[in-house]
Amino acid sequence: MLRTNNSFLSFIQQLYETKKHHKEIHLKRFPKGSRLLQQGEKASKIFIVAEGITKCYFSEENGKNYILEFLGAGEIAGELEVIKNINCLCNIEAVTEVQAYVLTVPIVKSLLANNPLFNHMLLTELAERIINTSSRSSFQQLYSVEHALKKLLMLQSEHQLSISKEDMAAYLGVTLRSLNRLLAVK
Amino acid sequence: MLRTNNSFLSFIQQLYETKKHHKEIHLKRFPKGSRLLQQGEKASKIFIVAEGITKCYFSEENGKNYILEFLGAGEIAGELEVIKNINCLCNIEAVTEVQAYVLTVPIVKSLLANNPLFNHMLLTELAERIINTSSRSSFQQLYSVEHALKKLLMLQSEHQLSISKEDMAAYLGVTLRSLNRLLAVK
DNA sequence: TAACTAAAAGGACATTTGTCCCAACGCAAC
DNA sequence: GTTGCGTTGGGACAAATGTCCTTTTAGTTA
Repeated sequence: MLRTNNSFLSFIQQLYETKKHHKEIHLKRFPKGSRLLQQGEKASKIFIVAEGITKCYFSEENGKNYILEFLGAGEIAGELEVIKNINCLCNIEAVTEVQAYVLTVPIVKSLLANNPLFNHMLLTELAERIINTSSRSSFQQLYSVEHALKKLLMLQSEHQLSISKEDMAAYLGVTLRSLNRLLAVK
Repeated sequence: MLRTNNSFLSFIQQLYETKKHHKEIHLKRFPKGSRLLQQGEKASKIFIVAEGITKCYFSEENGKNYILEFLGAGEIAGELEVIKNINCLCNIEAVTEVQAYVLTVPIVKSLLANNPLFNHMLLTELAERIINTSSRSSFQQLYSVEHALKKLLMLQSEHQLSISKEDMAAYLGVTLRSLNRLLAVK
């Protein structure tokens, strides 16, 4: 649930420190609660988290939110939008204060076109995401919310990740009321 | 829901017809109902569908199934397993009679290592899958099954895809009983 | 201290969904 | 024919979940 990616992190750190790309890559601070990407809007930048935690979530038209995953150090956001040339699929929001590398679209396109290592890392990352997303999706559809909650609580303590009840409910895809009920009986 | 991929299809057709790789690539027929990949087992081959339709689904330990998507012409299966070096994530089963190109692991690894076009196509394909999987997952978690059913029926007629009630239920992540109830009132 | 606010907890009721059945139908094999 | 089997459809009841509200709690600010 809290994903990190050391290969990406060291890759981008090295790239950043060569100072060759100071116009295309910079490090920026995002206060807690601020948005890195806004669902539906044009993705004009790509982010790689350096420190802190963001949440990646859909806002549906009925006002409900669904959290896909929490992105920590080394995780990339906005790359799907560049590859497929679409507007932001979902929101990326800082859950804690966040430091992130901000890359321009051209530099990412150039990395995609010319850098085999970057391509390989990205392929691995996307594969990992598909595995996570699809197995969680299957699990949540086929097991009771109670099972999913147990798993969530385990993951949470494993990653020492403390999130609000509202976010927990949004991760499980249920209402806050249902979550409270389950926490009460357990 | 019924995914196809023309770039992959023509790519593999050309590769197959050069006859340089007759040991690593061959075309095989799969009768309706047979398995191309079996969840949990070693993925010793990679498939690209030439004709027909397969379903890609998880079998959970509680006996229930969840259908991720239907794969038609040009769709690839088993590539995640090669990239991440894991056992089969889910089952791939022929829904109709299927013709598929069967590739060995070494040829796929070599394509991954040496063929930029293949890499690019695969990156695009994985990006597309993440978009599909995650937006469907969000939709199904946050809207009523009734909404999801409407969408499914639309997609089905759009793709002229006729599937059993059981498969429809497995796609929606509900029981057959619930599906029947919804179909009755509508 | 008092007032305000956001997060957390839960009561009451309606609705949805699952579980466990059984019945009807179509189709193939004998 | 009739037997068997898989698919489809649905009744009855229990369990889970959503909706709408209210209360409690803790933390912040005036």
